[in-house]
This record gives sequence, C-alpha cells and structure tokens, in this order.
Amino acid sequence: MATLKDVAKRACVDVSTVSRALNNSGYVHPDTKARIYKAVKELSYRPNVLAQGLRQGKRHTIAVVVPRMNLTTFADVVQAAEEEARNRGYATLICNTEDDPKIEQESLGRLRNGFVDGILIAGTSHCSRLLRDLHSSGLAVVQVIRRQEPRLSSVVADYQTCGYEAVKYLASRGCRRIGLINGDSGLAPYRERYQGYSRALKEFGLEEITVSVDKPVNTFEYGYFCTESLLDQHPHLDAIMAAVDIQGIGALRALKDRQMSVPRDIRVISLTGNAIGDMLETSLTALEIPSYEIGRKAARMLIEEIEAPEGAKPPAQHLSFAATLVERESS
Amino acid sequence: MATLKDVAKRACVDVSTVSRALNNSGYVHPDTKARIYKAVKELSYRPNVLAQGLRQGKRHTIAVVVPRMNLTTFADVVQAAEEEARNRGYATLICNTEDDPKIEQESLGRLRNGFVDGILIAGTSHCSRLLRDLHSSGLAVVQVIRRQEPRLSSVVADYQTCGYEAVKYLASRGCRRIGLINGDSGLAPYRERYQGYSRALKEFGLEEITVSVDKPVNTFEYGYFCTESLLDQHPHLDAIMAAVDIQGIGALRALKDRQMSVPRDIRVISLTGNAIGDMLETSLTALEIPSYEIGRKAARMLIEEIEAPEGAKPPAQHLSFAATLVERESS
DNA sequence: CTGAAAGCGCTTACAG
DNA sequence: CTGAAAGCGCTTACAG
Repeated sequence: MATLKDVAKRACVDVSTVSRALNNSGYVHPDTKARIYKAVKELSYRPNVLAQGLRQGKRHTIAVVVPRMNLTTFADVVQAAEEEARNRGYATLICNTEDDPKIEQESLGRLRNGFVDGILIAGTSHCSRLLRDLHSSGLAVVQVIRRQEPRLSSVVADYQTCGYEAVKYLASRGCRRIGLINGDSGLAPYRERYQGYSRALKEFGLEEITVSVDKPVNTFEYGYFCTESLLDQHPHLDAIMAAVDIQGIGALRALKDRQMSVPRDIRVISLTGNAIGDMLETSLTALEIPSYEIGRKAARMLIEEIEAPEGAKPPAQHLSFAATLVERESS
Repeated sequence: MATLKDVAKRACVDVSTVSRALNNSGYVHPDTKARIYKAVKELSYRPNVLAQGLRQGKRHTIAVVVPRMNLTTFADVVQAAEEEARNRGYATLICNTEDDPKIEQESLGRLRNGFVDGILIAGTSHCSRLLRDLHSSGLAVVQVIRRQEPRLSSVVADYQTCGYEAVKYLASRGCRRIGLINGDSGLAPYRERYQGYSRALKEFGLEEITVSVDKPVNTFEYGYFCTESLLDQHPHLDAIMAAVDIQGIGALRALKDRQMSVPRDIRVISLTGNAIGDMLETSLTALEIPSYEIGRKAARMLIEEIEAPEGAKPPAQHLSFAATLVERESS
C-alpha cells in the first residue's frame, strides 16, 4: 500500500505539501497540485484512516450495540443506522449482546479504546453506569429503542401509547377479556407497554390478564406457549396482545393448533409491528413502529453530538415516535 | 483518557516498560509490574487501539459486506460472523450495499484505507476486479453465501443440490408440473438453484416452468406476483419451488387469496429455509441451509487467513454446506 | 507557496 | 531488568 511518503517522493515535494493538497488546506501551486494528483493516481494511494484518526482524534466510526438482529426490529434499526452513517462518511461497527450483561459490558469495554467516536445502544440496563462513564469520558452516546437512562439521549417509540391504544381499539371491537404477552419488565419498552395496557384496562373497567413462561422472550416459542397458558387459565379470552410480531406469530400458530378461528373466536394484535405482519396467511393487525426511521434519526443524532464542537455539546435529547394502528385480518 | 505516558509517569518508569508489562513481552520485575498495574487501575487506562493498530499493522477488525439484513439469511450470517470475530478479539464493521454496485464499490473503496484486516463479502459480482486488487494488496477476503470469484476463498451452501433435491422430492410426491420462483441469474446462488432444478427436470422428463416479475427479487411481493403469474400461465401447476423463504411466504399468501389449498391442490417448498419457515400458519417445507454455521465458518476462515504469517498465506479454499430437507405442512 | 519539525499513542529492536 | 530512540502514517502550526 502506498503511503504519503511514496506520493511525496514521486511528486518531488514534501509530505506536508501532499497532505495540504489532498485536504485542500493551505495554498498549493496548481502545477504542484497537478503533479501530486498524478502521483496519487499512479500509486492508487489512499490515506490510512488509522493514522488520520490517531492524529486528528476522530475515527469517523460509530458502534451499534444491539441484542441481536435476526427477526427483530433491530435488523431495521441497524440497517438504517448504517446507511445514515455511511452517507455522512462514518463506518459502523456492530456488536450483538444477546442481552447478556457480560457480553454487553465486555463490548462496551472494548469501545473505550478509542475505536469509535460514538455509540448507539439498545442495552440491558445493567451497564448504565459504564455507559455514563463512557459518555463523560468524551464518547457520544444515544440510546435507541430502549431508553434506560434519562441522562443520555434517546430515540424510541412511544410504547406506552401502543399498549393503551391497542386496548382501546380491542375494546371498541367488543373485547372484554384481553390477555397480554409481554417481556422482561426490566426493559423500558416492555414495562411501558404494560403501563399503557394497565392504564387502559382500568379506564375500561377490565381485568388484567397476563402470563409468562420460561422461554426467551422475543421468540415465536414464547408467543406460542404464553398463548397456551393464557387459554388454559382463561378459556373465554377474546383478545391477545403480543408485544412483538414474532410473539404474535406464535400466538396465531397456537390458536390454529387449537382450532380457534382468528378473528372470529379471538382477536390478535401486535404492539410492535414490522414488515412481516403484512405477509402472513392471517395478516396481523399491529401498532406499527417506524423502526427504520428510528435507526436513521438515532444515527443522525449521534453524529451531530460527535461533530458538535467541544464545549458546545448539546444536552440529552429524547425523541419518541408515535406508532400507527394498521388494521389487518387478525382483529 | 489516560495514555501510556500517564501510566508511566505515575508508576515512575518509562513507557516502554509499561508496554512490555502490559503485553507480557520481555522481562519486567514483579515489583515494577505491580506498580504499573496499580497505576493502570487507578487511571482506568485502556490502550488506544488505533495507535496499536498503526504501529503493528493489525487492526483486529473485519468488515462484513452484505446486501441487507432484514428478513434475509444475511441477518444470521452477520450475527454469527460478529460472534465468532468477537470471540477471537476482532471487531466487526458492517456495510449494507442493497446490491447496488455503486454502493458496493464505494464501500470497498473505503476499506482500502487500512481500516480492516479482512473482508467477508456477499457481493454483486460487479466488483470482482476491485476485490482481487484488495486481496493482492494484502487484505484477506472470503466470499460468503455467494461465490462469484474462484480465486478467492468462499463459504456457501450447495444451492445446486438444493434445486435438484427439491425437484426429486416433489416428483416422488407425484408432482409433474413444478414451477420455479428464483432470482437474478447473475448471482451464483440463484444460477445454481436453477441448474439443479433444470438438471433434475431433465432426468425426470418434466418441463421447465419459470417466470419472473418486475419487483425486487428477495421479497414477499416477488413471491406473491410470480405465483400469480405462474398460475395464470399454468393453471394445472402442482408445485412451486421458491428460492428463499420470503418468496415462499408470498406464494402461500397468493395461493390462499386464490382459495387454493396447500398442500392438497399444490405443494410449496423453499430452497433456502431459515427459522421462519417453521413458524408459519402453514409451515413451509424447505431445504434448510445452516446460515449461522456458514457465517461462523466464514469468519473463522477469514481470521485464519489474516493471522497466517506473511508469505505463508493459504491458497483459496472453498467450503460448501449441504442443505437438509425438512418436511413440514406445505408439501 | 513550500519544507522541516513535532506529535497523535503505541511497540520494538537495541544498549546498557 | 530498564530506558532512550526510532518509527507506524498522517496533520498542523511555524518559518521562510
């Protein structure tokens, strides 16, 4: 790989002149410039980003820390963030934590090494302390999907309203026994969905019906077995709310296996709709959240924080997106 | 952020001694070592990875270049590759190309900058030249899912056998008019699926029935509209093979909308099964490919190439995984 | 308009 | 066992 020195030698100038020519900083005689560009081309020189980063204290790289990507909203978030970052000249590092605090902690630890300028994170809430340390040591941090720490910026969906609106909608369709399949209430999005659900039920004078089973939460199996359990305990259930699509898909399958007809016998709604809901044999009514937009905006917010001049860093900002109800066949 | 110098000052030794202590290279007196570790802890010092990389010519970072991640096998591949890389002390950069050669070219260009040690790529085949240049300039390269360039290592599934076995299976179930929904034959996986399909049909004395519509290939819509088109032209079709799950899901939905019963009226099979096939209301028979394993092995192969001593780089290796037929409800 | 020098934070022969 | 020096590839004041 050619270096600045190679280019300088070939163009018969000093490296500093080459640097100035390439960065358009300071005057360089047009003829010299031409000679330099020629040499650059001939050697197919590309500046070493590591050396630039080391010298300038900027890496033009962000990290995205998420639990996983397969069949979750995080696939969209990561993809959108990467696109936004790329368009702004940043590279994107990815870290999957599987929601394991140990992996999360280790990954964040590695990011303390001057690798990246900022971190986009959907964390477990077990590393808030570390995250604040990173932030005060100069790294930009934006929380995405999950807001666990009010002192750090965030871009999320309004999950509480999702929960509330879903109940309201189902009640308007005549449902009176509405079960909720949710997730770890230690994580903000699940907790908020529950709060919305609970508040709405109170308003409508209905009873809370929840359940959980011993499976990973964000899965088909969880949806499937929670549905079984709900029906075992409440045979007259007339609606199921699932926190995420993949649970809703599990619910649909469980209902089919019980020969229950959707939506005739029971209605199903997802509280975090994604593209997949529209593709099912019984398409899934959902409160759709703009995951792509969330990823994009979060990356933008992060990069703006990175590029804000030292000392004029913006205070924590919290952006929340409304979900929109999309009626399909399951309700 | 504390630097080596800060640690050295606090421990009253030279930076070189600190470096040796931390890397366990060369002798350091136990007492000195203790003093150094103490200083490291007190300052919560972390070595600057950029500086290390610049000095050692290693970045401990790989890039994964894929078209997209949402609802594709690439989500698994990327996740597995990241996990494998992380376990070996490497960070993972992600680049989505949307199969746009311009984006791909630009992304690869950026990677020439000494950012990464190696590249894992599912490319468009439009950048083979550039890829070979990168490789000969010293970057490790492994192709994943798509093998477009025989001179570079690869880890893929045996798509031709997928196509062949699917026909054989359907024929054994009595199917005689088997339609294929496929994709861009410029891409190896699609081309190979077609070859397997074609070869099997010939052996069984059956007629090729293919179609394509003007939509992005790897989508629900493509599967949906291809199914419509197939049925319009061949009302007596008795089986549909879809290149990927998401097309198969589109096919199932199109058949439902035509009030055709699966598998009674027509059988459906996916040639690249993933987890999702098992979760559907009509679960999807598929040739399942081990996408997670593919990602893992590809990352491992890449890192082995990176870490092979200069001059002893292994020749191009090609690893191919067999798919396994999983019978479900759709066939 | 151009060059020489210092320095980003580290590692690694080389003396001693 | 330890320190001084050179250097990875770049940028940026500072002279001239």
